[in-house]
Amino acid sequence: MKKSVSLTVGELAKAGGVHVETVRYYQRRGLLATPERRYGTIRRYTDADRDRLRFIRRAQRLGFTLEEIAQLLALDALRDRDRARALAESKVADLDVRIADLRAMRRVLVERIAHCVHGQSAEPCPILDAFRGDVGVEPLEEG
Amino acid sequence: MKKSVSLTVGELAKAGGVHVETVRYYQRRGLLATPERRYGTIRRYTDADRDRLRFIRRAQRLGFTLEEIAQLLALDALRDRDRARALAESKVADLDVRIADLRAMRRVLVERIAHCVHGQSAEPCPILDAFRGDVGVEPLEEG
DNA sequence: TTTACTTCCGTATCCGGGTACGGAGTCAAG
DNA sequence: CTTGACTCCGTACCCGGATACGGAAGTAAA
Repeated sequence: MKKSVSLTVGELAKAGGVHVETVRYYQRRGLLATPERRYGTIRRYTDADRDRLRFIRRAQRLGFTLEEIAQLLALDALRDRDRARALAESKVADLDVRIADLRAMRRVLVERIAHCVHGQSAEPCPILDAFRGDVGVEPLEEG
Repeated sequence: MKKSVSLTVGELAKAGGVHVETVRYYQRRGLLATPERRYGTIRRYTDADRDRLRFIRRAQRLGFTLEEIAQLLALDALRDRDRARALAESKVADLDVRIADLRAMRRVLVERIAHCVHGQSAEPCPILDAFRGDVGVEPLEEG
């Protein structure tokens, strides 16, 4: 059992690895609650707030938007596994698309770099030439 | 030899797969020139403008920012292969980092999805639990 | 010639995810 | 009991990459 500390917004921010302004931003976005001022005029935060903040940061690192994280938190509160899992699965599908896109970009760049010899030349650089013709990176996301 | 047509901004935009406003935006950003109004008050664009616009879109699809594309276009004008190649190489390094990050996210999500069984439960979903504990996706980009 | 579509241009707005600023109030240490 | 750090709160601004709005003027087809 860890003792349940009472944190100021600055301490909370530090514990979550964000700036104070970011905590407030999350409060405005509805991701974190704004506690009542129980003693004096300074708001106090709990371990639960700190955990929630960390949850948000971890989910962000996994590629969820703040909007999606709000959904995840709601599903978590409801203990709704099926929906949470569906959200995670669609995120995996997103990631697959993004990874494939990036790999396609990488392939084209590496291939063109290999065709580019050192030094100035009368002709334009083959790398940049690739951007002129069709080099098969067309589809990607923007339809 | 393809015939060198004279395009209106709308035709240019269509040929480049962008909106008219985007053409103007690129002009404001200095990526495309704003031609003189030679006949009447309507500006006319050439094949070269269309090619340049396509160049921009292709480079964008390869992950370059508009700022970097401005640099690439300048290097292209100078026929400076070495610098162009260096830019492409640093872009490949960027891509490698981004791909590794996304793969790490994907790994964690897939692993957690596998631990999540169907249905409501008294306990919180294991996927979301992963966001509470340390699941080793820590580092990523934001230091 | 009238109608309908463009073009031109400036300015404002959007999105996501924050950061910055500034005055007033509060709290803890010396 | 003052000093200095922190908090509170509102509002404004940042970035990148556009998109939207709106009035006036040009232009093409019937």
